[in-house]
Amino acid sequence: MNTENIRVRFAPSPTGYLHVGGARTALFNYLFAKAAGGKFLLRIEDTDRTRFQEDSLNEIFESLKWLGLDWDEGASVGGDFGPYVQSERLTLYKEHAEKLLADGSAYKCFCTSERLEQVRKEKELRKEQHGGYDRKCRDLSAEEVNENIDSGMPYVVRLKAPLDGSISFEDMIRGIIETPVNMVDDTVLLKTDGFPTYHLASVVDDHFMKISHVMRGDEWIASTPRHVLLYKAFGWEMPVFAHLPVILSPTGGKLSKRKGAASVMDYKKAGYLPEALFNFLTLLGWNPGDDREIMTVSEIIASFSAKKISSKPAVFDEQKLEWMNGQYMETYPAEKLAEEVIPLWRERGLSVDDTEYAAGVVRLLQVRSKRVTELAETADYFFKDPTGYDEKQAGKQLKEAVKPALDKLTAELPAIKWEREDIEGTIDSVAASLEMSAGKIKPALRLAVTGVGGGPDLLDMLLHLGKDCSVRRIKNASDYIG
RNA sequence: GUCCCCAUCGUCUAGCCUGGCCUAGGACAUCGCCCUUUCGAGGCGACGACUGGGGUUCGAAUCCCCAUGGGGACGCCA
Repeated sequence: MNTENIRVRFAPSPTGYLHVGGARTALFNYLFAKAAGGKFLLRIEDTDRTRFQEDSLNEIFESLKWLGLDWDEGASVGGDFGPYVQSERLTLYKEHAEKLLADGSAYKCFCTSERLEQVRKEKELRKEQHGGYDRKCRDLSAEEVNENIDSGMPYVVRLKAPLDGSISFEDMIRGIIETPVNMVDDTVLLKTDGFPTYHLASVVDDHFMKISHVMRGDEWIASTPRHVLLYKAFGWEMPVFAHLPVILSPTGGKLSKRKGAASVMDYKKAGYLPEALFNFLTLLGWNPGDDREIMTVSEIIASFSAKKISSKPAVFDEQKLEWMNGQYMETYPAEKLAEEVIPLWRERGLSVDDTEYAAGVVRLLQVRSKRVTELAETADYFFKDPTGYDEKQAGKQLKEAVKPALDKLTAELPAIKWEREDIEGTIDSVAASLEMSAGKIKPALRLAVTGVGGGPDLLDMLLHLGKDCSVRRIKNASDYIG
């Protein structure tokens, strides 16, 4: 296969948000295209008017872009094979349904939804819930068909599936999959409202958009025989199919909204970095063939191979995502992180007006923060004096014994140069003069300055907070003791 | 119910195609120790898996069959 002609697509339907399972499918398509020097397209499958949601499209675009999955061709960016929105291609589907009708590969069916429902119920009662439609209209005579049409009966177009034998296709990651034909019913191709079903629309579009590889979720495996039938009926060359394993929730079953944050944007809101989610999702069902885990996009692309895609479903382990995000937090450019955090700080009511100071805060906290939101929530003391002290820590550290030290520091610190060595030297000399160890004073200083027990290096904090602020807080702590 | 897919530590996985190098490797989580003025940070270490049963073979995590378990499909949804 000429790699120039590798073309893959992600084809979501605008029925809601983009969840991580869908994002992973998009991601693998993206990686496959980039690794092969091919094209990644985005097609919108909006053929179900009842489930359409207006703002869904924006959410999907936004999610993909946030993750860095930019498409070369498709909805909102255009290309030579558009339109890329199925509701704008209705006549094409209709023409092709007509074609199948004309050569006997499909037929018109006048059964009502009510009758279909009835048939399903009866089958269920008899415990033979398979095979689908009972093919009542399959052998209607031309007269009957005309009569029905003349009397204005609505109809659907159904595929005339073979009655015996089996259908097989080769899946890129699973090998040959063979399905007995009795599992393939006479699927609806064109609905009464003139819209195509997924089966017709995706086959027609994949053909005309010159899609070389169809990579999609493995819930489509069972439908693929129908698609094979359609390709044969049209006389078209089939794309290569690759069915990706689903992502499971830690509690078992498909990952869903109900089982925790499942949409891409939810993860953004929870404070995850796009690079980390990207990296994490990549490793859900794929590996580079060695022990690398933290990898840049270009490293991933360089070592991406569809052969390494696993065929078994993976559980979405949020703890590992969090760890990975922490790895990205550590090395993320502070200025860039600050852009994310400053709005969150402001939301908490902190006044942040010096972006350079803010970036400095980020530098001090990013190493020990796993999520952007965590960083946002643990930085209050950099912007306002502590309003209280952690009770447990205060009981231990802010005792009578350290008060003299705090007082002495309050007195001596204002006179020194606010540099690391000078501060540390002052602390040491104060400690020595009181016959205490510096190790006794430092935890108290930390508490005085931040109000809490943990955090960045004490000296780093004092330096960043500045002299006036530090001294003021130390005095406050001394007053607190009594 | 019928059909399809899948099966290595709790989780993500390497190894499986091309049997021996596997007393099964890495990562997350957990636990312990160390470092540190503190810490959800860092360092070191421990715990921990080939679903079961048959076969093939000198030899099976690796190949075959069955069972079991999990997932999916069975819509005028995608």
